[in-house]
Amino acid sequence: MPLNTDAKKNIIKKVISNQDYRDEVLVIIDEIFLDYCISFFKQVVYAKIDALGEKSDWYKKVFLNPDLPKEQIAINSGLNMKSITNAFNSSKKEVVIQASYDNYNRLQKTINDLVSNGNNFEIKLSIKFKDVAVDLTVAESLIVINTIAVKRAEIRGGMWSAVGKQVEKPLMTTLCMLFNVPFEYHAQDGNPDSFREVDFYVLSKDGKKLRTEVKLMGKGNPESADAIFARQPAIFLADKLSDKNKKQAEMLNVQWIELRNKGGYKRFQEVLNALNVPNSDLNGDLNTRLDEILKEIYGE
DNA sequence: CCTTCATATTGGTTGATTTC
DNA sequence: GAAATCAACCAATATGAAGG
Repeated sequence: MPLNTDAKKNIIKKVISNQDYRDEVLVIIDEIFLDYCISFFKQVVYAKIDALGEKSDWYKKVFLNPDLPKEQIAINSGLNMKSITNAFNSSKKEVVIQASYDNYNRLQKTINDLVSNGNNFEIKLSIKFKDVAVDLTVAESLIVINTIAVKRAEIRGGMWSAVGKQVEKPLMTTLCMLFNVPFEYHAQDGNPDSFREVDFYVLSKDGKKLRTEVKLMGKGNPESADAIFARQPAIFLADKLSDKNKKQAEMLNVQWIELRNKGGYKRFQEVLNALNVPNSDLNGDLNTRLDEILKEIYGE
């Protein structure tokens, strides 16, 4: 969830300079996921060792332990929180625990059916950590594999969400500074509450507040674009836009900017001129200026 | 007929606020 | 505080139209 400043800097730089920013995010997702895998498997080793000789289901006992945070219980059972809240209209811990237990039992049954079907299939994880090692049964292996798959979905969804939220405003600020829009014309403080849902706004010389919406989305996601147009922004800036998006924008008299495209960031200046926002040409080399501006925004 | 491309749908979050 | 709500952030997958 917290994105470090280096990542934010790199992402903004890439988005503006017509490079794809997604690799920056994928690296982070991979790191988090692999770290998680290691610590999870470590716990699996000890959980199974501790339960040696016991008849009980060690996975259930340890990983669906009601004392764990509800988010972890859900994941360990193979469920994401959103599915639970959508299904039960609640995210109360007791609800989550119930849903998780049900799901775990269902999953276990599915796996047992699969395994006992005798389809000449076997997969067994063998985990070693320091001086201890355990072998998982086929069913245990599949449970564990399912869990990390569900966990990865959580990490992925969370990371993309965090990136979008944390980058949109500094991205616009950077763009404004690039074309020397005076600070008073793009300061974001003092927004009335009714502007809260707007990503950003710039001021025109005649005092108009120009609503600006930012999206790093890829193509598709029409509902996302619809939500934008419903708010009637003056400017719609995105990483990638479909033809339909552009046509719709033109029809509604919304200035669009597609950064991941020829023209790219330069179109922002044309839009500023068209909307009567004070600005001047970018001074010097783009990459150099980006570094300077980002340092100004984020510090070293 | 089969692939390719664009759009539609679904499902994973965050983060600010409010409610209990 | 924990839980709920709601708008917002995205990717991944399904679907259907267009092209060869």
